[in-house]
Amino acid sequence: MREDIHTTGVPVLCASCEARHRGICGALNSEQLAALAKSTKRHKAEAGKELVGDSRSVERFSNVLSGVVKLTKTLSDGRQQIVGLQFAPDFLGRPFQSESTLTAEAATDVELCSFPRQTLERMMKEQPNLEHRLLEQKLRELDQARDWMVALGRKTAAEKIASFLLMIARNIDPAVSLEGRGAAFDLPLSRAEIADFLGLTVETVSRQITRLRGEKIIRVENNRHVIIDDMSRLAARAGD
Amino acid sequence: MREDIHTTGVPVLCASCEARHRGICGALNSEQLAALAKSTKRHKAEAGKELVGDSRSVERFSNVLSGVVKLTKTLSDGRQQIVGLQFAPDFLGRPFQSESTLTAEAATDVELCSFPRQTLERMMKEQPNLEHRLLEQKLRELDQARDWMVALGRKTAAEKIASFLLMIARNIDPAVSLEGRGAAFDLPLSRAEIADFLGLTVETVSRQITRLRGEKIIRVENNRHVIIDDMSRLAARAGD
DNA sequence: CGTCACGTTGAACGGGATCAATCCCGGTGG
DNA sequence: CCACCGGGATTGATCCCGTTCAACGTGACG
Repeated sequence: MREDIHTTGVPVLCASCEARHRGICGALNSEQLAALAKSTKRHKAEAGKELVGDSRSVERFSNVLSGVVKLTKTLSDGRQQIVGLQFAPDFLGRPFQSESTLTAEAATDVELCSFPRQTLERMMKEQPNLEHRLLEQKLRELDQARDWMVALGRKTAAEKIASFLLMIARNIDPAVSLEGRGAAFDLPLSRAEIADFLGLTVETVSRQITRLRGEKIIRVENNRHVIIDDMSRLAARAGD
Repeated sequence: MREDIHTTGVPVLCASCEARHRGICGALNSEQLAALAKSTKRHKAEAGKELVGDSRSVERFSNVLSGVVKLTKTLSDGRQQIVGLQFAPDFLGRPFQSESTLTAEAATDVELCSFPRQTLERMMKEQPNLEHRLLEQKLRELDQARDWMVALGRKTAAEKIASFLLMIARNIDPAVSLEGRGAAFDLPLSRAEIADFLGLTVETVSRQITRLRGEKIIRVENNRHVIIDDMSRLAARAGD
């Protein structure tokens, strides 16, 4: 399978990179990959590191290679809202706009592959396929954003938590969506971050998780590791 | 100004169409416009008409020429959330996906210019510029969606209403955003729809509007017509 | 050991929801 | 002309979910 992607001439950097088949780099042939790789830099950032600052100019875009990046918006008085989560091999950046309107921060330790904004925008003109991939990625982000708007506006705290756990489970282990079987994973977010994502307070998040634990729907180990014991009952609580 | 758009050979249908300079059709030359115009249909729909049904297949995309379209999502028990509003000359449709995951409905009387999904998707391959326009439109929608996530998750009822009024004012009369001067406009949504947009109840929406009226920040005539008397005080209440 | 960050638990409060009555206004028919 | 109707909007009274404030638990690290 995937014989359409020939690895001859592909930069070593890209050879085993997930962004090359599921991410935007899949739009490029080996020549173009090589050209892009010239100005490309792979690097790690540890949890908590700010990657893109609000209203600061953005000179580089990246692919997320591993870990989770959170996108947040902050009101003047400090209230915060997470408006998106990005998993590998998502593209991180807002093309055609030099100022960022949000903050991107490493939620877990992450690996990134970054390249200059200008390089990407130039390549998009030469290779429409690249712009196509980008469009598809942004359409997915839009779909997700709208799903969360429903959660934020209309779901109860209990439903928000259930939806959140399901969403994480599906992103960590795509098999979950197909089979109704259980799942286990590490939460990429702290309680405070979950609260910022769901428009709740830490206390409410904690109480709702305790509740699900009490009803034997999930188990929690070390605060971060979650095991879903009763997937269908959890899904029933998601509300939609 | 705008001598870059020559009108010779442009289909009559498109000659005075706003979508041709601010909308996606601006990406097309007169030949391509003519080709598209062949399978294009202009029509009106009155307020309340369902344009695109949830989980129904979508065979046509459109440009909004006038009026306002609301995009809604509904939970199984009937709770509803408006996840987007579209004004002229916005593009209406979700490319690369035949099933819609939301409902599009005329909020006011609207005029649309629609064309078959397949035609557009074919043209995008020939004319990358078209895909570029679409990307920009969808990026704008994404930015808006994220702004509203902050409102839904973190703003109080009073702040939500203030932000909503400002947002509508800016969309109806773009001059508002530049100058701080007052504005007057007709609300494109009923109280119930505003509630669905802001994640509130009708009663709360009504009370907050009454409050703003009491504080002489706005005036309201015939329930639908709003005059902003004190723009800066209104902006101060938006919260961000 | 103390400290500090993070999470949990408890008690009281309050903003917005809920339930219910009333108003307002355009339309329709006598 | 007025009487009646129906849908949307407003207003009031009460309730409840999630917040707020506060105390306490737990583990990592000096």
